[in-house]
Amino acid sequence: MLAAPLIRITIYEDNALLREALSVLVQVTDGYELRGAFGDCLAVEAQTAELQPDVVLMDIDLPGMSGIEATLRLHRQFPAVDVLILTVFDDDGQVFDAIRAGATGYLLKRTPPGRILDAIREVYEGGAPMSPAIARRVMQSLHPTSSMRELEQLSSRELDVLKLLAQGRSYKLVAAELGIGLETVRTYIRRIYEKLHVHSVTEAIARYRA
Amino acid sequence: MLAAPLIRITIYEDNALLREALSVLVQVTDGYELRGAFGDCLAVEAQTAELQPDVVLMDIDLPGMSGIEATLRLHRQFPAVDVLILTVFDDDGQVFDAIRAGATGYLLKRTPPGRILDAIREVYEGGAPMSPAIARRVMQSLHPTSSMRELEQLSSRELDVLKLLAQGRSYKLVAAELGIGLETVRTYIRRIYEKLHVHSVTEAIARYRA
DNA sequence: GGGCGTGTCCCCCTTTTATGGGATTGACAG
DNA sequence: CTGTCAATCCCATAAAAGGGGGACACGCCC
Repeated sequence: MLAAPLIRITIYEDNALLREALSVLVQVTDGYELRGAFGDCLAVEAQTAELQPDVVLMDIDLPGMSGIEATLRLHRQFPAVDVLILTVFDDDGQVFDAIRAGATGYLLKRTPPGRILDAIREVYEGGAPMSPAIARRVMQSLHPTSSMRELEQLSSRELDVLKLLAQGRSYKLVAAELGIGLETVRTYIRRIYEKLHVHSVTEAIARYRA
Repeated sequence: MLAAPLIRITIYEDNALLREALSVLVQVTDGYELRGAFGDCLAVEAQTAELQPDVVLMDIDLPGMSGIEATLRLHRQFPAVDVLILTVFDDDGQVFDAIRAGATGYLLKRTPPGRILDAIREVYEGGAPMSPAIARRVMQSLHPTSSMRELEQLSSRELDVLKLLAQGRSYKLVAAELGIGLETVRTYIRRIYEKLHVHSVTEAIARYRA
């Protein structure tokens, strides 16, 4: 940390006051360099190409183009640039949309300034800082849900079948791949439906991948 | 943070020196209470029932039963108890197995003592602390793969349909939920199949959730 | 203004699934 | 040794999904 490299930053935040506050924060702190701060992300690609930031601080609710859309474009065109979302939204939809769009970190706006600076450095150094509540959601999204427990009732052969179905195979293909008859596959599927209380392949798969 | 409640902790760590160090750390710090520290997790369920910890600090490589297995049991039987993994392993297998087993946080052993205490409190307060490298992996595991790119050819309405199908809905239900006719749903589905080069709902879903 | 994509709807026919009813074998538990 | 369960196969019928063909209106782009 002694010879911490300079981290180049751009900011996208439509609230002028907050944008100014963030800009000043970054400007007055050693180890950080503000390359630009904007009220919308309509020209995010050109600006990124020109300003060459290491880390982009991105709000979500921006006029014209959402920060999520901007993140998606950025992540496509400049995979080496890390996007750190800074927003008031903490609902699952926004959070996971942003992550899927390629965000590297996700902070809520109530994050104290010092923590924001830490997070920028953490992103730069290969981390993925998240506000605690966000981290918990992300973690939970990887936990198998209680409905997964029902899967434990399935026999190993039934699981084989379900697994292949979940990969998009038809009954015929499942039968071929497992080396059993089509009727046998049907039988397993009926038992799977009974055990999982569903009535179609798609429902069963939805349970399987819940 | 002024009137921070006491957090009750149990520790599972086979290295006696480290176990002692962690025990002392927790014991001498205000706001934390050590309820027990053990070299294996064979009796984790009984110990948890008796000692009533809020947070369990769990190593992975333990004699007799792995910390991941213990986490699984703990998470099943005491869903209110949070497990914080503290280990040297940072390979994907261990990390995701632990998370799927129900771990709430995942720290690498090189984490400084102060950060460990912070992490325990963060877990207790609803967060999910992870070492930066772990957070990045978790984040990346949620990023869509390149095969997802085909999905961008779909119109928004087509995506609506696919999304509902992926949740296990039948054509009828999709039509009902979107307030459109069954025939319209069929048309969308045919177009989806063309664009994704598939021939069944299950295949389309497999692509969708690749 | 003519194409192209999208959103909406319709008909007909074939294939696949869903659901009901069976059957046999072998393993394992009580 | 009797019951249960997993694993395998079979038949029949009804419902759903797949695949082909259209149709029409709207908006956008060149």
